[in-house]
Amino acid sequence: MNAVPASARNDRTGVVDAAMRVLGENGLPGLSMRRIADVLDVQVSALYWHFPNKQTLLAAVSERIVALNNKTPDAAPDLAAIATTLRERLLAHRDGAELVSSSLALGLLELPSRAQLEKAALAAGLDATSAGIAADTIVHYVIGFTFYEQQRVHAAVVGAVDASADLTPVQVGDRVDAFDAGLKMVVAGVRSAAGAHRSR
Amino acid sequence: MNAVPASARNDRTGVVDAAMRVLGENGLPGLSMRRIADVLDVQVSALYWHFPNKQTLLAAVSERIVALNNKTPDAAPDLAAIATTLRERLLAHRDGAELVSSSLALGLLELPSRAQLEKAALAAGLDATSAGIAADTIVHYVIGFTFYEQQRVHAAVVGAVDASADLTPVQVGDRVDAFDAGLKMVVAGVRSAAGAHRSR
DNA sequence: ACCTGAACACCGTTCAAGT
DNA sequence: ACCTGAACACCGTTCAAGT
Repeated sequence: MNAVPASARNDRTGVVDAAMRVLGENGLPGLSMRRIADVLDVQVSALYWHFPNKQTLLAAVSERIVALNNKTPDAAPDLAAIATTLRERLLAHRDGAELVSSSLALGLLELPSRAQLEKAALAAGLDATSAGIAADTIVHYVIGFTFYEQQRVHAAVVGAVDASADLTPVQVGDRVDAFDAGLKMVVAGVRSAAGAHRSR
Repeated sequence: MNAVPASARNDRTGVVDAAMRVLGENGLPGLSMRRIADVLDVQVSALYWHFPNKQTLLAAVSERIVALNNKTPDAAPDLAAIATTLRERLLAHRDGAELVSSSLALGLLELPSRAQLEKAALAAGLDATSAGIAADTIVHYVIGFTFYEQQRVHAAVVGAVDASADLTPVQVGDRVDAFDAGLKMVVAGVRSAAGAHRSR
């Protein structure tokens, strides 16, 4: 939690850097404007020069979490692969799913994966309307599953302290299996919508 | 916001009543322990005799939201009908989906609809493991879609004040259509899992 | 362009003490 | 059994003023 030299002044990127660090160390409940300011060795009010409010700052953090580091410029990306990649991005950051879920719901975040999913659905033979719905459906599944999972893991850790619950409540492999099995169902359902009428 | 007579003392039911009222009037962001105490004409600390903390109180509120008022004791409840009923319960209360989503993730809430879905999935021919996964998948879809929808509606109302955005951004009918279309995909996918191997 | 300092109006939670 | 009163350690946001 030691601060960075106050020599140079900050920009939006630096503020988001600090926020990501606070998120990693304290989780979403501990991600306060004051703690971000502390990391930057700056007054809280200084943050409001860079962002109009906390939600906007969190949206910038979310954007970084879901950003596509396009090493492979999508070589035949099927629906399941896109969904799995999104899930991995969310799992890579503490409380990532909750953060992204709220930014998304507030309309402050565009999900690159959603556009990919829509494109893949079109390629699979869905009409335009259905492709959009299919993309949203898969996104809801991935975020919902991962949010639930990330919270449960945290709850299990906390709960294991005061109640001596079973120490290995869920094995990682089991969770991956459950995610894949559910995803398989959703993707099968999306595929079954191919070749429908193109009614408005 | 006028208070109730302090003559009789309160019980958990009364506290949840007050919380539901605050939720309806102020939404989840305005649902504070202090406001609940105000409605009951009581000090904040009094609430902690009834509930150990805020999350537990919110779980009790969530429980009431998703409670099944079993008028029809489930006459042939198919997957889509159960999902639609859950969605309607969530929509019936301000920020209902967000509230239930968080109580669920924290492991403080058992969803009656989930048990119904699991049973219906078994009846549809899924094995035990797949039926559980199918139930979770549908729950994630319903909560994810409804959460997003409830937040967007609120954001649209707020946004329409300062920005003169299109006043009817989404018609209710369109949203119902989108929910049903996505649900149809998910249910079709679940059905396609019937008759799978019964591996461990 | 970027930050300080101070204030405002809130939070959840604890705890001794009352009846 | 149920509540008061007071405190503790926090919050997000605003705003005049500095450099």
